[in-house]
Amino acid sequence: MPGESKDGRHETPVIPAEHVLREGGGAGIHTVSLEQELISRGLRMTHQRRLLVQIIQSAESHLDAIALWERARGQDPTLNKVTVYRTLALLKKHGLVDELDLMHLEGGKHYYEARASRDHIHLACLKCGRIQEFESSLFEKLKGQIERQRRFNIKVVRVEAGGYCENCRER
Amino acid sequence: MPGESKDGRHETPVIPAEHVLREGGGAGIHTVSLEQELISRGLRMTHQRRLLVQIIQSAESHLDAIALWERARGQDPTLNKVTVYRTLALLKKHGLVDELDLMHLEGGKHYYEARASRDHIHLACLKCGRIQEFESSLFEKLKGQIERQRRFNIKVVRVEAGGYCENCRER
DNA sequence: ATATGTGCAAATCTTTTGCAAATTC
DNA sequence: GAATTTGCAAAAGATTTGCACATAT
Repeated sequence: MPGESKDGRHETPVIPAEHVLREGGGAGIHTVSLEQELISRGLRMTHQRRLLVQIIQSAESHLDAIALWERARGQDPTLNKVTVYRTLALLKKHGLVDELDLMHLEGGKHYYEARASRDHIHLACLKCGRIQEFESSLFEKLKGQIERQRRFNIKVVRVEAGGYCENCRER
Repeated sequence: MPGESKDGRHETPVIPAEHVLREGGGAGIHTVSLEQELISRGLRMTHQRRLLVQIIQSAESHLDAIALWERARGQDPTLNKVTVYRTLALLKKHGLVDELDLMHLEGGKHYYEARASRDHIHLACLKCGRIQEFESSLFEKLKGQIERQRRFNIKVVRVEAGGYCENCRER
């Protein structure tokens, strides 16, 4: 089977996560800034929060807590890892970021992205690690169907598909 | 906001995971047994593997590694936790189980279920912890759309929605 | 002034690994 | 008998917590 090693795990993707572009989605699709969203919710705005939300919002790839911390430390070396986790928890609680697994391509960590105006699906290539984003009106219809048929009030949805991308699939 | 506490996390669901039924899906929808699937793939069938896959397949709720271990120990007290993780990795590698987060209702662990004949969506209530399963032809269409439009060969899909179920939503 | 945010160190929780002994084909 | 699986102990990785101090409104 392509893209898998014999130890029971998927092959480590050759593209480091730092370089996985948010193709088909990504930065710049937000109407309001996370900073404004936080303030409008009556939450305190600190130097460090401002820094963190700006990094999340402008990131061209999906960052995990540690990657976010490393970037933030570049600007403010006193910023502690714990503050990153606490800020992410706050943003998650207020629905301002979405938490992703990206098929756990490299361990059990989570990735974060600013919530976009429209939900989208993440496609993770099990071979090269490339992450694509995909929007679809079918997806919107599906959510509507769930809300109606189950009378379920959806607050957050996560769709992730693992497989082989255009370049990595067998010909 | 309902179902949330002030510390930035969702309220701990009142229904323990052990009792979250796999409504709308669950045991008994598999044509072949995991055991047969393993054998037909030329993999060794041991006492402990047989025990573990039988528990997974007949579970009426979504089990995490430790919950699975606890059940298995009831039958074979020598079975080690590590064996559970190794067996789950094997089953995952062969696409025989799906790994779920269930919106991390209670921590960062993963839940497992035998792969069903048809993909389904998991709905996790952020208030009471109830997990529902949902099948839809729209979902099948959506997968088809992804495969065609992106030329992406889907191996595994995970759809999870967090929100408020029929009983917990505001009236 | 008071509630809230932060750093530090340590704890916790989940999962993985190395290696020798046991088991399966 | 050779290859694979398992137990045990330990490590590793990710995230959370307690508490004293600092900061924002």
